[in-house]
This record gives sequence, C-alpha cells and structure tokens, in this order.
Amino acid sequence: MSTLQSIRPTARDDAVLNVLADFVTVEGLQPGDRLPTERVLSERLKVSRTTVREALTRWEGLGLVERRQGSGTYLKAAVSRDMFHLPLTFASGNDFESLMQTLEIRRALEAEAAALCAQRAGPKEIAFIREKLEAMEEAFHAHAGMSSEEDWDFHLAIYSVSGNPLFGQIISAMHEAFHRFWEHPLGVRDFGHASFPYHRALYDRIVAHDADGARAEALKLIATVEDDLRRGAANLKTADIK
Amino acid sequence: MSTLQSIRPTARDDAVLNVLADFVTVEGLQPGDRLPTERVLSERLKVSRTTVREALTRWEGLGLVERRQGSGTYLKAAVSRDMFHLPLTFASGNDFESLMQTLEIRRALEAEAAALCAQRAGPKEIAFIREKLEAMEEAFHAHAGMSSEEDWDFHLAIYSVSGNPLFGQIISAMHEAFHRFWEHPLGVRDFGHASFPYHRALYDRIVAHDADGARAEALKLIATVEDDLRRGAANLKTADIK
DNA sequence: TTGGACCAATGGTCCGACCAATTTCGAGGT
DNA sequence: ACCTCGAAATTGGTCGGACCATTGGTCCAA
Repeated sequence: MSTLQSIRPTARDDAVLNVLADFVTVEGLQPGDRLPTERVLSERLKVSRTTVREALTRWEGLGLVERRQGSGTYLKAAVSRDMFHLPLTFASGNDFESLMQTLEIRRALEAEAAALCAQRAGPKEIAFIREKLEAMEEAFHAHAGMSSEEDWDFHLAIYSVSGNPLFGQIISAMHEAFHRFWEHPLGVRDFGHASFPYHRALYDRIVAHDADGARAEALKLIATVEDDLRRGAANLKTADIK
Repeated sequence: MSTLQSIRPTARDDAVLNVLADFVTVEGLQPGDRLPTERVLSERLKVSRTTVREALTRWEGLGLVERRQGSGTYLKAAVSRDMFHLPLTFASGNDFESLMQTLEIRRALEAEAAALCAQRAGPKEIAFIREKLEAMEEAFHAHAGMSSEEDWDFHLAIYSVSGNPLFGQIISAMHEAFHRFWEHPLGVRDFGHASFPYHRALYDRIVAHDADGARAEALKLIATVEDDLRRGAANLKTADIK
C-alpha cells in the first residue's frame, strides 16, 4: 500500500492547471503569448476566480507564467501536462562566501555547457551565437565597457545550444543570486572588463568544435569574474575600515 | 537605466512572505512545526485572508510548507528571508533524453565538487568520507551489489566536504529527478555495479589532495552510470519491439 | 499630427459566507 | 477510572461579488 500516492483531498487547482496545460498545448501557445483572462477561465472551467488565481499563483511561483496588472497573464516558458517541476530553495547571503559559491557552481556548469555546445552546434546554431557575440562586442566598443545585457544574451545562447535546458535554468538562478546582492560591483569600475577577449576565444573554439578548448576558455572567463569579485571584496573591506 | 529592476507595483503577498519568514526565524520554528492560522495571520498582518492564502500558496508550490485541511499549515523546510528559489522544469517524462540531461548536470557538478573536496578536506573530513566509503563497500560485499543508500551517503559526504552546500542541493535534485523517472532501472540488473571500484579511487585522490585526479575519477564514475543508462535504454527499445 | 483626458479591460485586494476535513472534548456507558 | 462515540469547534478550501490600481487603447481638441 505504500506505493499508493496520498492523493490530495482537494485537487481543484491541480485540475485547473492540467486543463490549462492542455489548453496551452492544443492552442500551441508559445512563451510570450497571453493566456485567457482569469475571469474567462473561471467561467469556462466552472470554478471561482479565487481557485483560478490560486492555480496561476502556483505557476507564477514556478516561473512558468508572468502576471501583469492591467494587461494580462503571459506564458514565460513552455508548459505541457507531462512536465514535472522541482523547486529548489537555498539560503544565500550577500557575503563574499555566498557569492563565491554561486560562482563555483557556474564554473562547473559553464565549462560543461561550453563543451557540449562545441560538440553539438550546427551551422545555424553557430550563426545564432555569432550574432549575440557581435552584438556584445558592438555594445562594448560603444560604451567602452561590458554591457551586462548583451553579455548575458551571449551566454544564454551558449546554454541554449548546449541542448540541455537545465544549464540555462540553473546558471540563470546563480546569475540572479549573484546580481541581486551585487548590482553595483563594489568599487570595481571595470567589472567584467577583463572577460571581454575570452568571449571571442570561446566562440572560436565552438566554431572549431573543440570541446576541450571551449571548456578551457569558459574557465578562463569565469576566472576573471572571480577575480573581479575578489577585488570587490577587498574594496569593501577597505571601505568598512574607513 | 538598464540596471533598473522593474519593481512589482503591488507586492502585498511578498511583504506577507517576508514578515512570515522573519516570524519563523524569530520564533525558531523547525520543519514540522505549525504556523499560525490563516485567519490569525490575516488579522495580525492587517491583510485579507485572500492575500495570506496567495502568499502561502506560493510557499506551498515551492515545497516550503504543507497545508492540511482541518488541521493547519506546517513548515516543511527551513525558511529564512534571504532565501533563493530555483524552480527546475523537466521536459516530458520517461524518455532517455531527460535522464541523460540530469546526468550531464551531475557530470559537471560531481567533478567540480570532487576537485574542491580534494583541495579542502582536512583530516577530520577525510575520516568522515572514509567512514562512508567503508560502509558502502561493506554493503556491496554483503549484498553482492551496489546499495543505493550507502552509495548516496558517500557522495553526499563529498558534496558536504566541498564546503559549498549548493553542490549537495542541486545534485540531490538531479538525483531525485533521475530516480523519479527511472525507479526500476529497466532491465539493468547490476545497475551501478561498474562504478564500484571508482569510489575508492576517488577517495584515494581526495586523501592525496589531488584535485585533478579526483576530478578524473569522478568523471569515470559518472561515465559508468551513463553507460548503465544507455544499456537500459537499449533494453527498453528491445522490449518495445517485442 | 500630437497631446491629453477619458474609458474599458485586467490583475490585485478585500469581505463575508459556506463547505469539507480534522481535531477536540465531553457525555455516556463499561 | 477508562474507553467509545458523536457533537461541536477549528482550520484550510471554495465561492460570489465588490472595489482598487494599473495598463492600453480611443477619442477629442489644440
């Protein structure tokens, strides 16, 4: 009897989510598309708007959906009925240790993603990455410094081409955790500056389908970020003393 | 202005969660403890029960809390204000692809964790790992096969000694996802058998503080699991044809 | 053409009521 | 004194309806 999953006594919202997932599938909705109104769903599914809202709140918490007051509810990721979600929560302070820990995870995953990307990138994927790279380089020269947005787009492209969506999901979370506490790199004016040349080097290794080379360049890139963090931590210490 | 984070116009439920997180911290509540009633919270926080419920629904979706009708709401995990959520979404169920994707993440993280572990393990930590290793080896000889529980304990010890709790949490999530998809290794009787010798090899590299060696052994270990998975997939295919 | 006032649609919050599962507790019997 | 059983209180789940705040578009006038 232990295999018997304890069923939820009340499963109204789950039912709503299943129906909604089917709707998304049937309708072929893509990320960015708008879902039906809460009021419409409530009427169509014959449940109260409260229940619909609880269900959507669940999806919102899982990052599947985004709600914009006055506008509507929008799909943020591909959803289908046979997906399973594994929320993971951890404490992360703004101390040097925590930031370094997110970078340790990134170091491991960036290297692997780069290697897989080099193995799997076809011509179309390479063109896609090249586009992001050039946008980043252009922004760099225009502002005489790293542009976090274009830089991030380049990295996202690599995760995407790796063929494993988990890389993007996990690294994005690390990235967000990192920048939540360090939006204005403490006293490090040229934050990320040193990483610039490694982007093209990484791209070249990917074009050459050189997995080990790509891994090495990704490691060098992350190493510059770790350096920046160390410098920032040193600055912070000085400021504290002052 | 790109650094300007778009703030949520209305953040009542977020505020509720923050206050509640503080409450849990101050009160020293542990997993299993009961939270105040929705009605009490609503009154104390001067917000409607609806808002309290939306907030708790978020936490429930994140697995932080469990609600039992007629009984109350119970803490399921340690919560604090500076907590980070990483919702992972896995593509459709049972296919070989999903399993392999969890292993790709593990490969990257296992290798890095092993390397860090080799760098950072002191005498006490090494003794701790040795204990787990010997328990695993004993179980192996007793049952003439890998014991998943002792095996997992050994790996957990390594993640723990790495000094970065993120390794243990993320890899555990991958592990759970893997086994949810594949509870009964399809037709692979000696699942994990091939990985046995690499455990001691990995331990030896850690004792020697040989980071690169530890990384290499961890990679070999994961490679055997990938092999098992491939064999299982082949079996499955045969079964399908039959 | 453009600027601004207005309006409808949509998510966010609130209230009060009732339903359903669980727990509590006391009456009644042993 | 102890146990059993059922009523009542407690607690989360659902409902309907109301109003607020934000957004996006429309329409009018300068």
